[in-house]
Amino acid sequence: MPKRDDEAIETAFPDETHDHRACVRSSLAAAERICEARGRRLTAQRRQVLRIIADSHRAIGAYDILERMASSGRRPAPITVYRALDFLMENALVHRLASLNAFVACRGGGHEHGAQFLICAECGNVGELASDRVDRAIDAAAASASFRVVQPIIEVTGVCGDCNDGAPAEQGR
Amino acid sequence: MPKRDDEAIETAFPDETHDHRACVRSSLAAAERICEARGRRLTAQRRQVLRIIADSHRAIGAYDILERMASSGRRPAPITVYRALDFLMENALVHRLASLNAFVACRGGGHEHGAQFLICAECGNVGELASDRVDRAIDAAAASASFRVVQPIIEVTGVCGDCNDGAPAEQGR
DNA sequence: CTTGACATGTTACAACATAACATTTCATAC
DNA sequence: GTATGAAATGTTATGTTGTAACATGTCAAG
Repeated sequence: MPKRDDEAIETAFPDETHDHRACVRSSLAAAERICEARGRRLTAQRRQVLRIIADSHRAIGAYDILERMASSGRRPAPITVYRALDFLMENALVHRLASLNAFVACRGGGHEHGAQFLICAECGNVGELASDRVDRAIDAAAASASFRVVQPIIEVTGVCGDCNDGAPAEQGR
Repeated sequence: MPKRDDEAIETAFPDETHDHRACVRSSLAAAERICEARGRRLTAQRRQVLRIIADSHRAIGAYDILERMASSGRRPAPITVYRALDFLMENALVHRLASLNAFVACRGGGHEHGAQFLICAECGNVGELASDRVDRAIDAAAASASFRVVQPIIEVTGVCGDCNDGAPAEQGR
């Protein structure tokens, strides 16, 4: 019996039809839960930043977050946004995409493990995977070069299923 | 008979003992060859930028390249460096590491294919791999999310063999 | 020796990110 | 309730990375 590659994909690309309200709620709920568990404070400001990021499945830049905060109250300094982002990243509530200098909400429930990101060049939506097979392939490749992995960054640009189907190219949810 | 994973690793981590002079020469020679073949002009300025990048196996930032140019003649404007970098990247002579905002010389001979980068957090040296197994794992993961891959970015931070052996932590060659 | 494409120069600015220090907030111990 | 200390936020300034727009120079082909 052939050994099956256990593709442990926890989440994938956001689907056209998913209930996005629930999606945002669950991001915020997970944040509450994780901060509670770790004794960290999810302040109003941090929650606001997370909400803005989770509001779409696209990656959003720090200064765009800042603009959105400005339009619903007073305009914070850039450092304020970056501090909130640092906090959210420390607690694995958001991820930074190095190839875009931008941020997405974590869709994996605050796990520490690395993830792989699929970035649609058409609609801008970002999917998050956690493929064991990819992780193992990278570990093996690194090992063969006597390299000890600390943190792999995997960001795949391409075109998502919806956009491939002649579909949206509308900016994502 | 089990199908073997053919690890097609073309190059790996730069070795402590390798002949770096030859290494630089071969980068420049490859550049000459490729530009010749493609009818592109490897001007003095572009060659200088490539030489500066190939001078070490660490990633170097655009403004550091600029400083090195300044110290051997007059100081060009940033755009000049970025133009040279754009040219070199178009021709796969250098790679940009998104996680560092910095550039390394390509050690794979101007191939178009993607690559995986191993970035040592101790010595700063960068290794370049081309693992089919990694490529295939990513293709498979993407396919399972109905995602068509255009360009994967894989940048693995960690610790190289030399540094792991209680060795250098000297800044790399 | 012209001409046109490519390369470079010049100036200014946009976008992303952090340093350093002052002040406020909030849970806890008293 | 209030003192207290750690964590969070505010304020000001600056550092780092990257590009836009337009002018000028260079070089090979005709």
